[in-house]
Amino acid sequence: MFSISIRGGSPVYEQLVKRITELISIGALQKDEKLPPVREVAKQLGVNPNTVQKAYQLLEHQGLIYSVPAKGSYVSSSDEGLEALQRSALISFTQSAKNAVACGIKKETLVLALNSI
Amino acid sequence: MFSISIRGGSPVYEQLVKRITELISIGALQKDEKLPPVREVAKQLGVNPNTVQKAYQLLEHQGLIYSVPAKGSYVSSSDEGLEALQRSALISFTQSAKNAVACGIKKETLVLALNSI
Amino acid sequence: MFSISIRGGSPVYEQLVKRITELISIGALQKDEKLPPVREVAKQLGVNPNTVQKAYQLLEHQGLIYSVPAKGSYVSSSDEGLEALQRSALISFTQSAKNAVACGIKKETLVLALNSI
Amino acid sequence: MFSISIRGGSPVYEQLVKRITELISIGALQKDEKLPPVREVAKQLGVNPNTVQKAYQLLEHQGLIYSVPAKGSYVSSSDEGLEALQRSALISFTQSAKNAVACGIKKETLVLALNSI
DNA sequence: GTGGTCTAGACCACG
DNA sequence: GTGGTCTAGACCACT
Repeated sequence: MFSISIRGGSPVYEQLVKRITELISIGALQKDEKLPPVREVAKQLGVNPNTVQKAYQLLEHQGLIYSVPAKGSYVSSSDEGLEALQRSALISFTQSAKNAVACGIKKETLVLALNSI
Repeated sequence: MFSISIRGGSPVYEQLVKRITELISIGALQKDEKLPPVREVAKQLGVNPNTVQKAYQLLEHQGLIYSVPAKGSYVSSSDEGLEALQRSALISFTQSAKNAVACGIKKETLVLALNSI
Repeated sequence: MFSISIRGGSPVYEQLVKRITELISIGALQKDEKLPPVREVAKQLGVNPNTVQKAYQLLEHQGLIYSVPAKGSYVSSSDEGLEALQRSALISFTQSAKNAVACGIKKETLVLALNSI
Repeated sequence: MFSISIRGGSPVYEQLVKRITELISIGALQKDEKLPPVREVAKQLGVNPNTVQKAYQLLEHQGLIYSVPAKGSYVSSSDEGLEALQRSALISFTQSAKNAVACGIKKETLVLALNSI
């Protein structure tokens, strides 16, 4: 389902948020598609339900998904949330790019690094 | 002096390292220039001297500064430092680039943003 | 028919009650007008008939509508309903007013907002 | 400290958020003033630390307070968060006021209700 | 000692 | 069965 690495430095819930964000942004999870239940994800990942719940609630807060109590969680049909996320991601990207240039790294090097992701 | 945000999520010593690194990279701190004493920085920031000390040690370990016992710390004049500088800048650049891609931003868009800096 | 948002945090039956109450209060549903059958509303909203039934029962209990077994539900022609209507509207008004005050908005500001409706 | 009612219908963490919001908005909690530690509040209220933590994190997310790991939580020095809260509170107030008027309640009655809060 | 994360459960309202 | 809330604890990094 949502593969994560339990010992990955960053908190599990954060990895989940990132992974699901990714799946939504590339269209692997369609609008209004139902997400697997909290408990199921928890069981499959060998993680506590609370941890998954936290991830889902964060995603809902960002507007990427919406939860209907006693029904399930679904991918949000509006693009607002995703666009807001992309805006802030682009800003932080630009800032770190500026910093790299300020350190004397050539833009060409950055483009190369970009392509090798 | 070194303005940092106490409420920055990331540890203070890390912010200090990043900030001083930045100042050196843009030339605000010249080669062989003396850095302010640990205690003074600590007092001005309202932070434990140990925290500042930790930052200075990390910077020395990276070759960005060097310490003369009983005299103070100075910006390194060799080029060792610069490499460490660029390495960390490149890492943070790559990370934010990965994040942007995970949010569904196309690499082409990032290249465009890169060229318009 | 009765447009509601499935993803609205509050229970579906509650939204239904609120919406129908609103329609009656503004005269969109006339006195003694027949309400659509439970099953039909349920089908159109993609909701369980029990949920709609619950809403209708609550409305009947408030005196806003009355049910004729084997015939259907109708908007109440007496004035009992209106009072219930106004009561609930006043309650929700008071609650949001309290909340606004709790957020530090002065009562004078609220009165001003009230007059400019 | 922060008096709440454990059996108050609304979740404990929500009551806490509301109460602290109130204290900040009326100036009972000054800018940059330190909030009592999560564990302490939990002990005094006879509530689990997680519950208090949830409230603090929500407040931080709203920009009303900021948390420094291993140091404590403090009232935010900027007014951004509070202003955003007040904006949305005012909007929901206006909406329910409109609804009440649509139900046939006179504005004078609403003003009276407002003054008796 | 502090905030942040997490586990292993539990109960509730709702559909 | 579902999401939402909560308890009673635990470990970690950091100050």
